[in-house]
Amino acid sequence: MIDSAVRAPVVTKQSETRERVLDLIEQLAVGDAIPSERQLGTDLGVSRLTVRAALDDLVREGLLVRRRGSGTFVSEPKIAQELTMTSFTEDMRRRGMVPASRTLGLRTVPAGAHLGRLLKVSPSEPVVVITRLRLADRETMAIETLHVRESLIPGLNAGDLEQRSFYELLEQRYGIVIASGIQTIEPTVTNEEESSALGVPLHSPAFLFERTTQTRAGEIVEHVRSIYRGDRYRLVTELNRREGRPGRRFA
Amino acid sequence: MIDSAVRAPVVTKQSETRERVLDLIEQLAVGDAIPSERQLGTDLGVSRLTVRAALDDLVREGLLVRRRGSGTFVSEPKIAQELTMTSFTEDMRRRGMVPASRTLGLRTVPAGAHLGRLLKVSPSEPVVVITRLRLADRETMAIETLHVRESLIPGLNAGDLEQRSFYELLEQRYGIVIASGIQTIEPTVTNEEESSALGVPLHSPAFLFERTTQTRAGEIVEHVRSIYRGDRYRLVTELNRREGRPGRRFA
DNA sequence: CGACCACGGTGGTCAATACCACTTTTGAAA
DNA sequence: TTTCAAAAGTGGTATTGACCACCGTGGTCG
Repeated sequence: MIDSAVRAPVVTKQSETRERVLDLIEQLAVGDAIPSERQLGTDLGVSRLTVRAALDDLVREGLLVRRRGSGTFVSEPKIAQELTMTSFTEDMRRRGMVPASRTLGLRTVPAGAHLGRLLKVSPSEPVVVITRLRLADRETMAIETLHVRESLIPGLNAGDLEQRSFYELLEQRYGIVIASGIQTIEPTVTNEEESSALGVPLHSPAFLFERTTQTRAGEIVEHVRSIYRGDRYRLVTELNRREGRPGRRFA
Repeated sequence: MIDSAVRAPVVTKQSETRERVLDLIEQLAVGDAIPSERQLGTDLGVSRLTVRAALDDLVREGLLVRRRGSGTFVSEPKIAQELTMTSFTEDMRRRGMVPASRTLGLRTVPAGAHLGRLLKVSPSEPVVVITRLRLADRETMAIETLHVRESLIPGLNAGDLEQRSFYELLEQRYGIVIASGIQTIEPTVTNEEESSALGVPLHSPAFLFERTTQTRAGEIVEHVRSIYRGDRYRLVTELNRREGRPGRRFA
């Protein structure tokens, strides 16, 4: 069989269209209209449905708003950033702050029962525990405790973490790509250790984030426990009433 | 011109399809496959595109997962409920609990500087302040303090709030439809009043939700301040790494 | 001059069709 | 019986064509 150039379309027309529209948006001001769907289709040489699919994405992400009968417009920068951030670094940047990190400790211990269950490894499995102080604009923001199976990151040392993002490190040095995760958020108060590290009074209100992430294949990569200062960190979400469906049936 | 039944399609084929599939899902167990897109199209008498659009919705909401080349399957009940809930009642139901409400107080006071700013009214404007205890499965869950301009809800009394949802009341009696809102979440600890009302120890960790909602026209409707018990209420979010676009450009 | 209405353009929905990449199944060959 | 390659079925993408509801506007009529 001839290897006839039937390569996988790494870039689909849809994603291509998306990129083009993104470029377009960057040149426009908030409130400006983008070309009509039909026009875009003609300009970019794709069908209207493809354009719509691409725009659907951007609308869902809040970059555009559609007004039926009127047009599609560049929207107000979304106030509520998606809660599904990827990393501390990115999160802080989005909040307009300069992120930094200081590694407080790095040691290897057996997973133990609790952590073993979270990471889905045997309790005796060696696990690297990394404690980092997270800074934003040179002020303490959070304490983060990472737990990673040692066999995933052989040879990692504290210096590696100072500059690069941990996720970048995982990807570039170890070829581990985080695909998804689940995170729980609870209110808590700081204990003595956390208070002194963060420089806040004992029993200050704080967020407790617990995150477990995994690769696309479903392998658990890390478990992270973070304490965020309640006086500096705040979650903002936008609420949008779903129209229609005034209440789903439950059995 | 003849009034040829050109009525507005209040239910689109897509939403119709969505409902049918929801019915279908209810009869299946987690992990079961639903009929193929082509099959569904034939069965329901709609095109595959319509089926896909309906399934897109359900996949996005986490009820279904697609496996290319294999089929579409009923997914694990979504662990991460959307953070953008609309009301306490709905939120609790989604968590599988029975919501209830007890009105603790209802009085009218001048808005004052702070509240006036939040509601965008004059500081002397009369504002109704409603305090409610929110229950889930007959246990205290939260304290909620509503602030609404009195002129919006003339004649409202405490009894009105016991059965119906406040939002339903707004819609049905006053014709006010909430369209969007913005909410901030902070960690805090309960004060004496909150502790005794909720039945938790003084200075227990809690979530502080502050929500301001508005109509589609942008008119501020209400400002709500809620204290949620940290030991009973927890936020869970799902993190999904966006593939591609390894970082959007910022100007 | 003002009010009204028809028209063109826009997004919203839908159909029918086609091809691709991937997974599962199947059946023939070893 | 085992192995493995082809076939069948699935979701993923894309095109073309069509009609609808809605919005803004410009022209017309009073």
